[in-house]
Amino acid sequence: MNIQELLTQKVQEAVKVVFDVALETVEFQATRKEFAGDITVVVFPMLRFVKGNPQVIGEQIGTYLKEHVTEVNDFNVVKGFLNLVIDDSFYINFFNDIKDSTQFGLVTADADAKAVMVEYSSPNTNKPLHLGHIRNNLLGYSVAEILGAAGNKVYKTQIINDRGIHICKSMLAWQKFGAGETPASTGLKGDKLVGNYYVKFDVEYKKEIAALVAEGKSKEEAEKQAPLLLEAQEMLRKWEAGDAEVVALWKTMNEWVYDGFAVTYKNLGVDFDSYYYESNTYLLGKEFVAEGLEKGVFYKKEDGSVWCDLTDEGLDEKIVLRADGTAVYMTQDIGTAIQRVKDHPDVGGMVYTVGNEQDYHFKVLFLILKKLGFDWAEKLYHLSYGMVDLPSGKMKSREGTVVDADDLVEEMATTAEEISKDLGKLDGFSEEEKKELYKTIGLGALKYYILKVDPKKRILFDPKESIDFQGNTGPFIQYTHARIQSILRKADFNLDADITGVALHEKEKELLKQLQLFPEVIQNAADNYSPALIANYIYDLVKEFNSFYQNVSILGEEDEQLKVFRVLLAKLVGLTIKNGFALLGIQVPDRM
RNA sequence: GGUCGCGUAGCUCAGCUGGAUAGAGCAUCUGCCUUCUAAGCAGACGGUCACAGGUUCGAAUCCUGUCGCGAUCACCA
Repeated sequence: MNIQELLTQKVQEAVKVVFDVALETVEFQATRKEFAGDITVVVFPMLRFVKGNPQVIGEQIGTYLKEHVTEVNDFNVVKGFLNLVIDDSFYINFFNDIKDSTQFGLVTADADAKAVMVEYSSPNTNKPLHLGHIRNNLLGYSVAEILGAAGNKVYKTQIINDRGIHICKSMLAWQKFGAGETPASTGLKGDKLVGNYYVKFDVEYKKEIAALVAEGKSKEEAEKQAPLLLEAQEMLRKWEAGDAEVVALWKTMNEWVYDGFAVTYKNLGVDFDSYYYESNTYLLGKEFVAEGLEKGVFYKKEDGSVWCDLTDEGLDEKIVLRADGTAVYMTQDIGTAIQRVKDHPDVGGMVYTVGNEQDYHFKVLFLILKKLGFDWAEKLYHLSYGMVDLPSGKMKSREGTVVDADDLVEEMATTAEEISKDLGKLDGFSEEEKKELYKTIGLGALKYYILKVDPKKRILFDPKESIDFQGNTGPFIQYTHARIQSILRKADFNLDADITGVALHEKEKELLKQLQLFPEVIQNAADNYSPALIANYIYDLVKEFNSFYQNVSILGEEDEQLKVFRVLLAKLVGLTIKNGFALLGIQVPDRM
């Protein structure tokens, strides 16, 4: 039981005994540094039930607690704030309880628990992943890990947008201008190669438009009549008709892209339990549109298109099937969701990691799925996040103004290498190990930089101003972990001792208080789908530890029991850093 | 125009389920490596929490309005 749970009961008891009033809740906060005490009971909310002066009420409750609760050593009241001094033994008991655990704060899922499916990444197969995808991947992966640590069964998945006119554009450009190039023949990653042809298409297309405009056509006419576009549209028709040649090319080029993506995912350290392809799920969506039509959830307009009326919910009407019977975006997403639950019947909810420009789409999708009567539709969440903008504005693949994911990861590792070399602490590392370490640090910096920010907020990323490695950063936290491991390597004495009568140093007490929050922080992060909460917590813990480290000697302590206690405390902090960072998908090195 | 989100120190961000004098990092300036890794620690400087009302014992936090930025309102995905 943590201190707050314990004190809630005791304060309720005190109020019952002293004032004969049953309190439902008790409000706590950490005691401010300038006052004596560890935890503070806020008296003001009680005034509704207990009449009187908050100062006096605080004194009375404090007196009762001091007399009847062994954990409460002393108290003082400032205005309506009852500051309680908690006995060291409480924190030492807590410490003894968790000192041998490697899973402190993490909850394992019950065997019969409902699963949550977390979708993220969800790329188009016509261009490489960029910085925006990095934010998406890191968020999705991290939220999946956090949900898992909070006791949920989790499936990680993605939806691959592998059909449509945009795919045909890169296929067509490759066919016309590619001269048989392959990833093998060029040495390029498959996604990069295909992405180049997507850009090539746009370049050539614009030339054609310019030529047509020069012939006197209007811009709109030219855009619609350019031969390349007509060819791409023809290609799409062939693909939908199952034309053998087009389908074969589609498969080949998609494989190139998937191979390229696999490398990027590996570099980023994210993974998936399953993959869904729009080309596979849009048909199921159409089936359910038909079913919804029968049930009266949807209705058909004169031209044959099918709609869902959401005006009662304050939204508009939404099309779910075109007049020509073909699927729209919404149709696919309906199909995909249903397919997922068919494949994994234990799924009780889903999280969609998709940018905030699609807030409306998901609002509508969730409503439609509810109307179709799926019980899991109640537990859908759109993990919406802000765009990553460059100083020059939005990233645009077609115009080449993107920060490529692979390049960025590599740059970060290079920066880590430069800094490491300047510091020169890596004697005894093999080249292989050094390379691995630079990557860990570079990725740590990048991931922390992105995840510590509230997902809802836009991120302005200036490639010229490199991501920091000092202060509130990933490497700062990794460094603290490395320092702790260094101490543990040197602590070659027996660490089994049970800690009993040590008098806690202020810094030690602060650390234990901070550690005690970890389980609660994980639950909170899971409830709010927010990796930023984990990042901020670990940062606070690390700040606290560094202060302890600088102020208190660990291995130099003469009292044997105290020395063992401090080593074990450091170990526990190291473990929490490691487990917490794992929830962000960030690794921690033992040396750096 | 309707809807949604955001606006906190020069910069990047915490704090937002209402609580004490609004916190960090970067940048600038001071100190601290003959003791466990200085990617660190200790400190200084820096704020009309966009603005105006309201609710409350108490508002950065909740409500209303205004302004600014962004997104969205396609038989595109």
